[in-house]
Amino acid sequence: MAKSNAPITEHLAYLLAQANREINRQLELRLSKEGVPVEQWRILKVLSDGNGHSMGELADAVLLNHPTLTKMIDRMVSDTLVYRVQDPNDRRKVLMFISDRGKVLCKKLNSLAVDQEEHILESYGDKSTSELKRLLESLIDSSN
Amino acid sequence: MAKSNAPITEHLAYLLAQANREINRQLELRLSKEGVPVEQWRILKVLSDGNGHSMGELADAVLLNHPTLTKMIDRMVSDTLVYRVQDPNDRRKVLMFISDRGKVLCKKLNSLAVDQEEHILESYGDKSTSELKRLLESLIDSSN
DNA sequence: CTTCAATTCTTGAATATTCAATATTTTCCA
DNA sequence: TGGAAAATATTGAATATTCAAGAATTGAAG
Repeated sequence: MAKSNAPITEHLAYLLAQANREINRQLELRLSKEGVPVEQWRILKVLSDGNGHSMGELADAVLLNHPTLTKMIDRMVSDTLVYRVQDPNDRRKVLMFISDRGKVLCKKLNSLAVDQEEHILESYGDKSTSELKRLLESLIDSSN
Repeated sequence: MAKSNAPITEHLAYLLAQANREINRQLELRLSKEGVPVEQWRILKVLSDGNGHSMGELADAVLLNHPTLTKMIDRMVSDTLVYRVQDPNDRRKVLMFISDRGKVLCKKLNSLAVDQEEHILESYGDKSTSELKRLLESLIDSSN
């Protein structure tokens, strides 16, 4: 039986929040070299497969809700990193595509992100990292 | 060497964000029965040791930055869940304390949170959970 | 002792996020 | 077919968060 008076630091929800915050902060720091928030990097990365992705699909993939995504995409369209195309098969949908400028930026961001992953591998260890990834994936699976 | 064209779903930062989002969503759902956001539960839990905690200390512990915490505490003071006392030893500081009403609420929230942890233990497994916690703690450690 | 830098917390303006409502298109079924 | 219900995206108002500046106190160095 779980103890209700356990300190907050023993709760899984808290540990996840803390780890997420820390890793995200580090990543943010790297990406700020290009002046891009983490969410925009995620968007570019998802779109960089060259296929069109609907807003709903994107929102799921990048962990943002619809209105927030719409407004972020507005900014990225202004910056000509991505562009909208009406889906010809279902005109309720908008398909998002990455622009050439977006691709160039995405490459730079990818290498900044890889820097970070390598930094984690060094200080945290190869084995721990892959084990942690495995456990996180399985936690996410078991939550659906 | 990490691959820069790896899908976003393979990045540790993304897996952490996804897991955190999901677990937090579940916890939020439970706590909403008492109409309390997760951050307020954390605050109450930290203060429930009965000691006075300064705002800076609290902000660290509950993963909020100072201005956000100040405004959240303002609301909680209005709800008479916590109260401020000027630190007699250092009058720059404010010490936060939990009220009796806060303690009662905290107990209810604790049991809702324990419900969730038990639900996770069931679907995810005892072993995986403790192993994941261990790895997260060590990741957090290695990031400081 | 006094003055200047550092610490702690709060405030106000700028920014971002969220909720609810809206517009459009598609799906379904009677 | 016709029309109601569902799906998709956006908008606008309400709310929350953040950044930069400010006020108060302490520490520390000359």
